[in-house]
Parts: sequence; C-alpha cells; structure tokens
Amino acid sequence: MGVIRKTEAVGLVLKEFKKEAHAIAAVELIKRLDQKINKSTVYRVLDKLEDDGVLHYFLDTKGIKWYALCNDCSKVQHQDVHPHFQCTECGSVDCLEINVTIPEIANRTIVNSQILLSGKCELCIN
Amino acid sequence: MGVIRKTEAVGLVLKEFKKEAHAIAAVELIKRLDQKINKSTVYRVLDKLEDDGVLHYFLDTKGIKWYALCNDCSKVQHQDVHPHFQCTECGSVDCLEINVTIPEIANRTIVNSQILLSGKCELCIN
DNA sequence: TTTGTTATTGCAACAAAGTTGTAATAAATT
DNA sequence: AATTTATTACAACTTTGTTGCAATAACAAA
Repeated sequence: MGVIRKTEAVGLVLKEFKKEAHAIAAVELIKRLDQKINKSTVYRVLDKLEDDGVLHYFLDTKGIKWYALCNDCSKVQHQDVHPHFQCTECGSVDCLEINVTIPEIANRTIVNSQILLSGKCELCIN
Repeated sequence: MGVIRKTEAVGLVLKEFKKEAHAIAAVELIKRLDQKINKSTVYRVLDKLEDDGVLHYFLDTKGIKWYALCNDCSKVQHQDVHPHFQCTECGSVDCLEINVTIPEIANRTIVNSQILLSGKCELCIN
C-alpha cells in the first residue's frame, strides 16, 4: 500500500527471504541481522512488507511470528489462507500449497482462517 | 495423569470455567482471580488441569493462551482437534463442534492440527 | 489427631517477544 | 542543492509467561 523506500534494511531483509526456501521467524531474522539492523527496525520492515503484500505472517505453535514470501497475495487482500506446517523435530516452517475447506457455520461469519499443522517434515520423516 | 489435590486454587479456577460458556484467556483468569490467587499459581493450575484432561488450551490470533473445558478429551490423548473461533468484534472465543478434514500431505506426517477461525460471532453478527 | 511426606503456593525476579517515543539520518522529490 | 518525509537506532517499556525457593497446605499413615 504505502510507498516502500529502497533502504538498506529492506534490502537485507528481502535478501534473507530470497535465499531461504522456508518461512523465517521474526526472532530468527533479528538474530541473523544483529549488528546490521536494529530489532525494532526489523519488526517495522516486516510490518511494512506485509502491508505491501510482499510477505505474509502467521503464528506458530508457540505463538511467535513467522514470515514468508507471498505468492498469491494481492496488495488489496492477503490470500494467505493456505495451511502452515511446523516440523516438531527440526522446527522448520513451510507454507503448504493445498486447500482446506472450512464448512459454513451457522450464525457466524468466518472472515479468516488460520491452519497450523505439525508433525515431521520431509527431512525428519526418516 | 497426576493426582490432583483439591486445593482452593483449583476450586476457584474450575468455578470460573463452570460459570462461563466460552473459553477463557489465561490472562483474563489471572485478572479475575487477582487478590485471590497468584499469577504463577494460576498458570500452574491450568497446566495441571490440562495434563489431567480437564481443560485444553490453544493460542488465539495474537498468540495468547486460552483454555476451555474438555468434552471429548481423553486423559491419554487430547482430542482437541476441533476448530476454535474468535470474534473480531467482542474478542470472545469458542470451541466449534465441527470436523474439518485435513488432507494427507505427501512426505509429511501430520500429528496435530490447529484451526483458528475468526469473524463475527452470534451476538455480533447483527 | 498427630505426624510425616509430598504437592502446592506466593513471592520476587526473570525471560522472551514484541512495541513505542524520539531525535538523528537517509531517500526521494523539487 | 534544498526540502520534505519516511526510516532508523536506541533505550526504555509492555505483555505474557516461567523459574527457584522457602513457606504452607493436602493427604496418607500411624
């Protein structure tokens, strides 16, 4: 939505997401960019990139924030209704490109749904 | 699992759940029982009741802990795979007694699924 | 009903994740 | 180059939840 300035912080954050196949926890990003970007700047950049439809976020099983690149999120409305998956062994988190159908619920309007699955990932399954 | 002692704190916590139709946030419970039970005691009692299959917990859209009475949770394994619903207007949270089918996912074992829906509840829909 | 064992509690201090105000700085615009 | 406006670092703070420990309460056994 807002005009995004090409600052060093934005560049560094985006670089992390480009070299990473999975989602990244905000806390992890802060650790990686420590000495380069201040903690609150990281949070504010993530926030802005989410606003702009570049990233989407969700909470994991412990309630902490993870961010991932959007594929099909428009700038008007996030289409991030896909489930997220967290491996109980290695902790890695992915977006799953599948559809889960949420049934209609009487007397309620469902506006948003967050689905968090956990189990063993491709690498830890053996 | 463990033997649960009938202490004042356990009694007060359970009383809150019995007079409440919805889920209760840990933080809310702490506020309600302030002056009666210490914060860490509340957390420990909740933890214990969850262990014993009396309550189950889940995180809301902000990552904070909510607890609700179990209906079908066995003491061996929680069956709390029902979705939870949070009203965006009034903030109230419920367990939904419906089934959502999670499809199989190639190369992954799904052990647990958490579904958090949000929108307008019965009272706020108008 | 007293005694002994063990779980529970209150307290204070801590920890992790995230937020906020503000002055300084850097981007983009003119 | 000057001006405007967004972005940044920093430090201080907030919220939610956790931990160690000594005092206390619950329960079982005598």
